[in-house]
Amino acid sequence: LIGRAALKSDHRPRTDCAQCPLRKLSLFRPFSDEELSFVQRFKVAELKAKPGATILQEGQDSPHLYTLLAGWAFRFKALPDDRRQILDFALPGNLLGMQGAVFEKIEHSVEALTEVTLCAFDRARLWELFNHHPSLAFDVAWLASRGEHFVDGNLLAVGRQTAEERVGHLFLQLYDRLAALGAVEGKKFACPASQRHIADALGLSLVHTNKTIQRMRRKGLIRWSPDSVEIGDEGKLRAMTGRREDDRRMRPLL
Amino acid sequence: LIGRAALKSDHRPRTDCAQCPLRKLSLFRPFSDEELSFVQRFKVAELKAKPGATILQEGQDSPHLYTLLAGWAFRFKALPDDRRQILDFALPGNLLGMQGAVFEKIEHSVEALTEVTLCAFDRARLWELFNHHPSLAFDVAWLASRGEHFVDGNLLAVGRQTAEERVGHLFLQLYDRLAALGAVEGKKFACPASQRHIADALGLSLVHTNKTIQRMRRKGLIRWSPDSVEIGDEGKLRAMTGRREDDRRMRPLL
DNA sequence: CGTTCAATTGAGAGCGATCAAGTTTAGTGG
DNA sequence: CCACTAAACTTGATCGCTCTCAATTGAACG
Repeated sequence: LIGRAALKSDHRPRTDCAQCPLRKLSLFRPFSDEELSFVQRFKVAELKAKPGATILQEGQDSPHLYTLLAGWAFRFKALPDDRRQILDFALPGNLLGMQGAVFEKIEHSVEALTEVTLCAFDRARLWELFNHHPSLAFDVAWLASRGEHFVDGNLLAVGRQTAEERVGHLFLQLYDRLAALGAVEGKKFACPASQRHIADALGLSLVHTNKTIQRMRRKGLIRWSPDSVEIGDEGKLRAMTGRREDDRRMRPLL
Repeated sequence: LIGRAALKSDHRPRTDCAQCPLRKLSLFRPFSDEELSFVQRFKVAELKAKPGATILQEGQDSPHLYTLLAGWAFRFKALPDDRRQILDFALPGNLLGMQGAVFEKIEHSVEALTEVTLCAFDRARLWELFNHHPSLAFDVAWLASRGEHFVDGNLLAVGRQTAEERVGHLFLQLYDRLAALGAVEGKKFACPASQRHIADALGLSLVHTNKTIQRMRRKGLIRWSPDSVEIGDEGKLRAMTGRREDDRRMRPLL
């Protein structure tokens, strides 16, 4: 609820979906005029949230579904004590709150990691989308499946890989996803996640995460600075983690 | 491929969807005649597979999507060495292969844990489903979201809970899911998963899984026999794992 | 300049892994 | 009905990766 207050609705003339800067990337499949016009009407607000703001809260019933337009966020589940597990990071183009739209409650929270821009869609009209826009309905299913795909990979890493492998896996995953968005220069990308976030994503303690990063840095596998990550030896990292490059086929953007 | 060979297509008069014994459970939402007739046409075969058979294989491109009609299966990812992580267990009513239907490759395998009966749907006609049967399209999205929901819970357990908590979480999850299907008597249910499977699902070694189960047995939290599990102290288990009871709302069955 | 938060480093403890035998159970064939 | 076998389950002993505890440093901020 505190977090909710931090969500600011922006009632200035909203970005026209047809002019959406994200949509212009060749990564996203072109939408027909009809699709665009529906998405435009489906969109009820454009929001901004500050780092740390709660976008969706576990156990609550959100009336909205969001597309992350800009910035980073993360999905997580918390335990009664202070343990928490980050389920995955959300980057521009990702859909948030699907579980809430289809069940009535969501069982995870979503928090902004940087300042984020969100497109809010009216959950009540999701039905209309399925009824009259099958291509968009398919896109929703596509995005939901992709979400599961990420969590699958994270579960493998957390359950069966060593600390170094986990760090390598996460950094490669972010590298691949950001590269698709054109947000990598050389092999370097801005990474707003702190070591606490990384630890919570990998199921490691903060201290051990730090020591692991230091060790990998000394080995030349990666370079690290508090606000960016650089892949030092991509081949060795991929071999070590078993992570293949993401495919770069076009994808939908709601 | 070996596993694929073990999939036996059954060309005897197939179960009529309207007569599907699973669908008769009050757990599943009633389908209209029109929905039933489409599902019936969407269904291209009814298969049986023996324990250990590979239903879907990581990296392959399966032409089918399956609903598990009877038996248990599990989704997993394997590493180059012999490590593997079970992502979740599939029980009757679960949809398998959605990721393969929407991308072209699936990034996880699915193996039969018991003898299973599967309804095979033609992936190519998923498009027709989305185009002409919005209510079913919504059901597909519903099932996909529920799949992610399970993996989320498993990731929390594996990443941030102790061995005892993980075992408790898994047994409670199975208990809840099986209870919804009417497959629990008292607090006891048949569990075809071996300790190796449980270990692979929880990210633990086989030895430690065994020792943890023994300890929980001595504490009266659970009872264990090689082919069934009984919840000994549900309250204490739920408190310890933070796992609330599943909701029992009606759900779709494809 | 205190304060605070992220990163870093050292030391020691412990949970869970690995190694190594056993034991029970189920299935098979004599 | 009884060896024989293989798979699953148990249990003990030891190792080590990762955790926790404890400080220190550095950067950002009011």
